[in-house]
Amino acid sequence: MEGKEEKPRFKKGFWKPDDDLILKIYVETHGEGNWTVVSKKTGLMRGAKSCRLRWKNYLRPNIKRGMMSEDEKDLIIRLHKLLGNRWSLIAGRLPGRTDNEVKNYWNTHLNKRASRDQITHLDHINHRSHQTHQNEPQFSQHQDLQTASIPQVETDHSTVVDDSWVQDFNVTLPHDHQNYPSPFFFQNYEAFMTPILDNLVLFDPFGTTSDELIMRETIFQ
DNA sequence: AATGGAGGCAACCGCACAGCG
DNA sequence: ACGCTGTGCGGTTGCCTCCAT
Repeated sequence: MEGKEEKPRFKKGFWKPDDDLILKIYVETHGEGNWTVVSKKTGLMRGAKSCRLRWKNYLRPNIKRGMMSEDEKDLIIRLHKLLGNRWSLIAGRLPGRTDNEVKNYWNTHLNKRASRDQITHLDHINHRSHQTHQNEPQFSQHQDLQTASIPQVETDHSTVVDDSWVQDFNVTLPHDHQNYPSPFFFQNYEAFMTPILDNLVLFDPFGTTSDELIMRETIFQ
């Protein structure tokens, strides 16, 4: 094509130590952001996204690498129960860990472990719910929040939500909460749940009971 | 020693969204 | 209102290593 500027061909694949050094020095000198400029000025022949990712996941200061501690593993499992595949949120609660690292770790290590536990626990839940909630839609902790089928707002408010996921997080619901309309009867489910989840994420892993208050106030007011 | 499969992980891809002109 | 650019995010790919045969 005449007069059309040819797009630069970027390198792909693994980063070499030299490339890392160049990027590191550049970002430390000029600061983060504007990755298109970084890509051009460094002469690395890497795309802006590639530079950003490399910095964010590998070169940034305070990146913690290596084995996950038992505490971290436990936290990831608990947060994943709450948040689903929201890796950036989960990683945000793990100092020094990146979303990519958490995601990889989940997919390779914890996913299997969690699904193994899930099978055992689901048997228990299925048994119980069969006895008590026949023909009712279920929202268990074992469904990802993202993929769980959320009941739409309809005139029928008689649906009872399986609150077992809440019980697992030491959150006490009001004794008569079964009489309340389901907390999940919201069109904008995400917007409604996010602040609640955030509070749970903040407090629950550290064993406080603040979440109890928050849940009550937020949902049942 | 050769090889093939599985697991782990870094990096890429595609999409969504926000900010700006 | 619209298009462009930059950034963030989750899903996926593909390379490398290890281990069993």
